[in-house]
Amino acid sequence: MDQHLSARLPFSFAAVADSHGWRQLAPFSGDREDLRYILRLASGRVTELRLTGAGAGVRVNTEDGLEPAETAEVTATVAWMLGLDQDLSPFYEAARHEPKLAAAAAQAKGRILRSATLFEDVVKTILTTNTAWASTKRMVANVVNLFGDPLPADPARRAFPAPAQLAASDEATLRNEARLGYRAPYVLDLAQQVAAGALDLEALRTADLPTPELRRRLLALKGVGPYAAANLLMLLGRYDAIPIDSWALTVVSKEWHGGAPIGPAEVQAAFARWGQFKGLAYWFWDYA
DNA sequence: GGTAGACCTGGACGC
DNA sequence: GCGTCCAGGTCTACC
Repeated sequence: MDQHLSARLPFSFAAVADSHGWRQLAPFSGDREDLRYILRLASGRVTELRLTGAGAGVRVNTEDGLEPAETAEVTATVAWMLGLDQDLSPFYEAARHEPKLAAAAAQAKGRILRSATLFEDVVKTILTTNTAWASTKRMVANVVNLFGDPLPADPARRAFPAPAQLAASDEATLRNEARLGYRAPYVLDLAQQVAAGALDLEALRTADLPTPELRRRLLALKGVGPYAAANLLMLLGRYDAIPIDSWALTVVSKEWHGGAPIGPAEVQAAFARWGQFKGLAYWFWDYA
């Protein structure tokens, strides 16, 4: 199957693919020009999406023979992952007048690559906390390889596990085989709540909730603190949050405080004038 | 409400 | 090769 999906302009496929490190995490593969993702459809079929930029949108290639409902699911999933319908024109208009953001605006940077589900993004975000990026990549790969369904055409490659697949595991396996360490009970608890229907994470993707309430719900998840909640709000398109980690403190200090020790308040203050887009301003700022 | 210490892994470093 | 130290956010207990 081959189809073209249009995006709200301005749009750059490479800019979305490169927006952060997500494309380095399984089941993503490929590069900024030719992005691959192994998707488990609601039908249970596992298929590989091949995504490439195509003018004002994206070309989506999958195996032939998908049912109409499966094709519709692929279309909706890709639109979500790439944020095709997001309107960032107010941000671009403001950024055009800020030298440190002009390049981002000119290159249509602003959309942030998402996984197929919020569940997957919450798990991945938990696995970014309190660890080095190399460890995050290893933990995510372990989770996919241990619990995900294989791609029939290449069984060594797998989809991200569904909540029920992770929920059927146990803390010892997640801790000792997936090497999640103390994060194991957080991921297991999340998967069990979603699998049991006690937590409808995916509903938060379209929930018409004020950002503070959405943040409160994310913070209620075990393993999700201020940094993780802000990162997830960004992924949900709520750009009035700044995910403040040690890197943020470092770059903001170098940019405005001469490298002196600072705290989260200084990071917030540095981008306060960007209001509903301060997360994007922080993310795409051209740091010295 | 604020703070200290524990949590866990893997890489860097010294011996 | 082995042991130690450290970085990286969140949770819990305590004040």
